[in-house]
Amino acid sequence: MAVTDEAIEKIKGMIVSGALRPGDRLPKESELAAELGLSRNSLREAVRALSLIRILDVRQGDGTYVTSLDPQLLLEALSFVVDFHRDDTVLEFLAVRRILEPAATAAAATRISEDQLDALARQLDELGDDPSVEDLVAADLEFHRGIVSGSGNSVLCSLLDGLSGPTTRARIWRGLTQEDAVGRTLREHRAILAALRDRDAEAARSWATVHIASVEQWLRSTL
Amino acid sequence: MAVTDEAIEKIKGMIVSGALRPGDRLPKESELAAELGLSRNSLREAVRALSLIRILDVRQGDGTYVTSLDPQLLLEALSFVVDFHRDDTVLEFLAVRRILEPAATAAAATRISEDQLDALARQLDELGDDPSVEDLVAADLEFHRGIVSGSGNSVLCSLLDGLSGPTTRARIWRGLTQEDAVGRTLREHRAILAALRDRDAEAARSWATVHIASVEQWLRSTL
DNA sequence: CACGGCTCAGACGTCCGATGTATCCCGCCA
DNA sequence: TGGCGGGATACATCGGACGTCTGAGCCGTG
Repeated sequence: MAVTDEAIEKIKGMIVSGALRPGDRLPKESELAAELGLSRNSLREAVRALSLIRILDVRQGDGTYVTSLDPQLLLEALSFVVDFHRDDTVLEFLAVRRILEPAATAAAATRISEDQLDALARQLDELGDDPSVEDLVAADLEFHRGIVSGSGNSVLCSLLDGLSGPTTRARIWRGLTQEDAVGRTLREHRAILAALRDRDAEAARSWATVHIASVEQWLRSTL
Repeated sequence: MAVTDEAIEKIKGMIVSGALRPGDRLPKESELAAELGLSRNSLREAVRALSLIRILDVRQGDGTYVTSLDPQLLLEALSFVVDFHRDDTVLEFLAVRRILEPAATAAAATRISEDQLDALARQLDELGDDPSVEDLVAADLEFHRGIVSGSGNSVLCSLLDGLSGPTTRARIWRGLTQEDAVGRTLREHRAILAALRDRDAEAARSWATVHIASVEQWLRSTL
């Protein structure tokens, strides 16, 4: 195994074992390199790789730190990976989302707070009845993010966030300027919100399913 | 933005735009470095980072290639990330698995082939009635992997594979400490298999839920 | 002609040392 | 007391040199 890969494993080991805790500062590059028995250049490759997936946070002029390791942070890397997938696998990603999102919405029905519901309602009102496609897409992302965060599961939240990534969503919506897609989306959002207000998990789940299925159906007919 | 990060973005761009296709070979490091306007050292950091998440495949003495970009391959990086999470988030991962696995099992009920079912049955038979805990856990992973792959969704399959990692340790503890966990697991596996044979999606879904919920319940009472 | 070992050019792996640049922190001065 | 330099520190980047591995073609042998 290459020394760089060894270094990656060793740093990972230090974190997993607890020798390095979230927020901790690593020894400076030259020291750590000596400690792990490799050159600074090779060590930097290891650090750079770990920083791409948000394990480490390097700050020029300051030092290198272990990130918070929050699920949210770490799963951000997922969206980077998702970006590489072409249209032929978008349907599979959407299928996964179709499983997760209704479940998350149902969970939110019993756990989301009134404040969060108010915030969602306010957001929908501010959007108006005839928003631009760009605004709608942004609002759509925000709306679902808000609901899923109400499920209280940060892993689920980050996962869905990654799956619904900007690329996928943008690509889908770009062509979806079709007939009444905007109005339909808005109505479905309001229906989901109403179900959450009623604390009706099954209704919320169903509306979420309908919401995603309509996108899926459209996408399937288009590809 | 640092030159290395620029390089990462540029390489990513070349792949996403289709200028580089899966399996393609990149220009040699010195050439690519010159092309992107940075030093070979810095370029190597970018390449190393992309290779950690399985976007690129570097072969010493040969060259650097774009991987197949299969969802399975790319989501392998997920398990690397998941490894960093401590026990306090295991429950959240398990909750996500509890959503996905029953859905995947239900989907498999209608799509899995007879050959795949035979393979699963054979695997269960080979395990015997009183396996070691390690064997059981390995077989458990394999069993679920086999079923999920029967769902026909490779993204779902890889995702569950990644998520199952952290709960593996939990399963080992359980097997070691809980009375009859081995027998119970075996019985549940056979029940799931029977439901799949019957092409009974709802029964399969329910058994999968029961199967995971029992682990979750035990884990919750222990932590 | 087919096969296998050998040689060699090419490409990645690793290291060194030097210089640039951003941050932090402390002491100086008003 | 508070704002302002100016090191000291640590990461950023570079260029070059040398080691190591791989793939492919050459060449002798059966």
